[in-house]
Amino acid sequence: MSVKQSLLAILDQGPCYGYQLRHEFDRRTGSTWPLNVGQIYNTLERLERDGLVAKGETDEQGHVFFEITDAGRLEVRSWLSSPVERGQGTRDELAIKLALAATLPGVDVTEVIQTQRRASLAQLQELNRAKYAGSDPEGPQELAWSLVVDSMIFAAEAEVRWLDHTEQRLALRPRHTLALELSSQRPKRGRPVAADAAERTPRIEAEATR
Amino acid sequence: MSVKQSLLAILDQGPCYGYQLRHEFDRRTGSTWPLNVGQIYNTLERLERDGLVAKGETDEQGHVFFEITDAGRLEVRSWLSSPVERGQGTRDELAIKLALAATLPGVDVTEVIQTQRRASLAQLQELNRAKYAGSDPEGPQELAWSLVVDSMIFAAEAEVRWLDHTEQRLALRPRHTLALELSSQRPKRGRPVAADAAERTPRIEAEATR
DNA sequence: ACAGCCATGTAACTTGTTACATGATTTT
DNA sequence: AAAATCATGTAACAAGTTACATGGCTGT
Repeated sequence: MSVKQSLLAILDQGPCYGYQLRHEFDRRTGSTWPLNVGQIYNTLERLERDGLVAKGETDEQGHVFFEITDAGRLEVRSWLSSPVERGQGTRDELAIKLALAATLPGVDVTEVIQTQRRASLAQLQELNRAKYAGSDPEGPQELAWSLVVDSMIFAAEAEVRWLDHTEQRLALRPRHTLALELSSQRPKRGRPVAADAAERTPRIEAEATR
Repeated sequence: MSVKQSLLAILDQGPCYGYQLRHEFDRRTGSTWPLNVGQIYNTLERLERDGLVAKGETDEQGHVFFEITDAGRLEVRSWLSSPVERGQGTRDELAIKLALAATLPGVDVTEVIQTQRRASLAQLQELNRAKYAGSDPEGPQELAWSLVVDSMIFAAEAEVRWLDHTEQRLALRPRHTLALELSSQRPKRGRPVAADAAERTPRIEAEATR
């Protein structure tokens, strides 16, 4: 949801050809997210289809330049002047996973939490190491890179805090107040659902990955 | 990246039919992420294609039951016992946006940051309101719901902190150390790139959405 | 000459997501 | 009888991502 806009924003600075766009994106994001070249051309194709860019002149060397259209400029403006929406439908994989795992009769949620916690802490360490490994951020590239690293650090810290908070909340209540059998309240129409399925199903104790 | 696994995990509790899966997912995630029914059937189709579930018997009432396969059970085990990976290639839309916006000559980054900050704070308020609006979380449904809300709160708080942190860092350095013209270092092959494009391009001052 | 990068493209695939068609059953 | 809900499915699209084919140019 942001490669399109990013390329568009770069094209707003002036016409570019494919490979150049890759280079620009790399520079400006501190080479944090390697962008497959093929994706550039795909995205350009789709942007052209949507009338946001237009295929311009071709170089003597054969470079195919794309330039932004008025509609494209509007899109960039709108992107930059509106916030990134996070809420309502925004799915967080970890939150889904934990909420769901907490209701599965055969699963030890605290194990899941601990596994995640270890991974997040490890990543946090790696991020901090990477942060101070790079020399002082003089150039814009280094700055962009360190901005991104910071954002990941802040997110990882919040994740750990949430995990701890969640573990405590879950610890307060006995297992049976969480576990949900397959819908005991059978649907209006249809046979009674196999409620004993949980009995047949082998209990999964999420393995500690130590 | 998690609807598949979620459905699979539910099916690990026993055979289900489509509509039932929707209901189960809703219950267990506190109805936080409304899941289009059509998506269930799509996902089931794809799971069957991958050999993780199999179409089972059909009801007297016509309910088409799906059951998990051995491969599916393995997948669930592996999902629950391995952490959600966040790093390397994980793209954060906001981080990309800010890193990129910081390098665009015509854009006022602090405006972008402030716009985002306002939105994030507003969402935070809404989340806190929602958190205490719901009655005490007795049932598992309410608990799941509040877990999810908490995760969003923690994430939003981290986001605001990161925004403030970033704004301060950016304020320290003069504009020209950030702004990047279109690659001054022209590519090996090809004509000199329009470096004056930034001059032609109308300056975009990201509009404050007040 | 040969390896390797520059450069453009194409094809395919994954996950998520929505809109729509079609019945059956239940509720009002 | 009409409206709502249950239930299954199909078709299509969006966005991301990878793998591969094809040349030209460059450095050793």
